Amino acid sequence: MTEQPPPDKSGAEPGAASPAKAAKARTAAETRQLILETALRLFRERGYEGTTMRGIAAEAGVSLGNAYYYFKSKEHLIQAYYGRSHDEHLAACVEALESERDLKRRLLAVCRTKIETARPYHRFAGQLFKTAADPASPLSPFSAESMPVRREATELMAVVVEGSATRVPGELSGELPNLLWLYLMAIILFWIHDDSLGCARTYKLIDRTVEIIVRLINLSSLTLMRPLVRGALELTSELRQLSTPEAR
Amino acid sequence: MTEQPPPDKSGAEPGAASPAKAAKARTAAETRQLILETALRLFRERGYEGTTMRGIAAEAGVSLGNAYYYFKSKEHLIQAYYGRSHDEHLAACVEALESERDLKRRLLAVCRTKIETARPYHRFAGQLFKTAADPASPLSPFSAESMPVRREATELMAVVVEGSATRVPGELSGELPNLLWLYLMAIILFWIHDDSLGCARTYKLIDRTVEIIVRLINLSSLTLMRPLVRGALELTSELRQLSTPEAR
DNA sequence: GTCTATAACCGGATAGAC
DNA sequence: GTCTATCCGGTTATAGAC
Repeated sequence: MTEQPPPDKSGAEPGAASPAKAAKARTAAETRQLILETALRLFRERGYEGTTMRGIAAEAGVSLGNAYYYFKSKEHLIQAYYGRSHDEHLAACVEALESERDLKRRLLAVCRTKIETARPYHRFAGQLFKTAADPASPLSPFSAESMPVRREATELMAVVVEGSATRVPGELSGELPNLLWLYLMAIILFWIHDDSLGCARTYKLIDRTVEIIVRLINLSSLTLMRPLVRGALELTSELRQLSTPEAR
Repeated sequence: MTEQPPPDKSGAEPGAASPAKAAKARTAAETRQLILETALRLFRERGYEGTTMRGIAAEAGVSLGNAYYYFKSKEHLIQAYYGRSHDEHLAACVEALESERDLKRRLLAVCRTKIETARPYHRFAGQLFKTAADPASPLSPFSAESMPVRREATELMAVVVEGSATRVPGELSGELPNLLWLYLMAIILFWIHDDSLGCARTYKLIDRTVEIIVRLINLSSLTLMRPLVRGALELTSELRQLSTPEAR
């Protein structure tokens, strides 16, 4: 969700208790915020690799060590980006979801707004993906640390389906949001590699695949498709059961 | 970390039984090979990040500078891994492809052997993927530099299909190898994240999805499925046309 | 053309003083 | 909470030996 500054020990809400504060003083939350904003700006301007921790610190007017005091590593700055990106996405597609009942158009709106809101970070996202792709990294969308954002995003897909006029067969409806989230991840993966003008290819891909997905959902209640759907659903449940040998 | 004792300068190759060869002599190719083998071994033993260029040089008994003389960067060592990995895969599945006509079993064999041959490098592959995921990286499977390996792998999928007893509808047959290559990439992506015992989940995923894919191929000639297949194929061709604004 | 040795640069990360 | 000093490893540069 929105960036919550974790360590607030002073207990003083901004502007609440102390008007007597010296002009130059900064609360911890403010410093943290300052560093984060600076980092995100530099990421946009220079890309992920082009931005150094030293650069962030210098630009924000704090020391290198101080930056590391608030963010354990360069990667941890990215978690903040995740949260913000999701918030922006949510804000951008909530209107469409309130006014639209057609499943295809709902799904289209959600996918398109995701790409639109992420656009300023296109280059950054490419390099970012580099570290996010490492399964061991807490930044992996599949990691335990990413669970909160992931749950929210999946929940959004549930809203897309449930708020639509389409009736989804019972056996499929439980799994569908997860599958749609996975689909959106795939779209993002494509987008990251998309250097076409205005990301035209990604939009084309979205238009076409949403079409196909909705058609498949409609076909899924057909007897002919039963074994196929059944097989796919069994797979997802089996994969969940074959879970990791030792708990992390 | 323990300090590595300085490289042995005595000149005696350990266990060098070669009669004529001057003890210290080594051809350029041999040195290159030595460095590469050492690197791949250390990658296996310590992972990608856990292996330092200094460590490779020390273990191979050459200087750091020499290692950089043969491999422009740490990443360039990876290209060598790609090539070798594909060769091993080819060798491992050629037998099955010669003796088996059933499409499902052919595809199964190819996917399974891919995972099996890559297994010693599981951890390495995860970290490796980190740099390969960057679209700008020459190591990306979609990059121009990776084209040769990619073409070979796609060609392998063409063999899988063409050597099978299954008749694929003409409009689909041209695109199918590309789609199957993409499918294998997805499997690998899953495998990288798979920490289940013996990668059981990956094998389960392969079994199930190959089943589904083959069933879809068989269904694809049905009139009912026509618009769906047609739509998907139009998409791939459109994506190719909307190519990059400037040639690389 | 092959190779060694060494010093240096750069940037992520940490330690410990204030 | 904030700083300075330092470590560590990828990478580059250089100078010279065979």
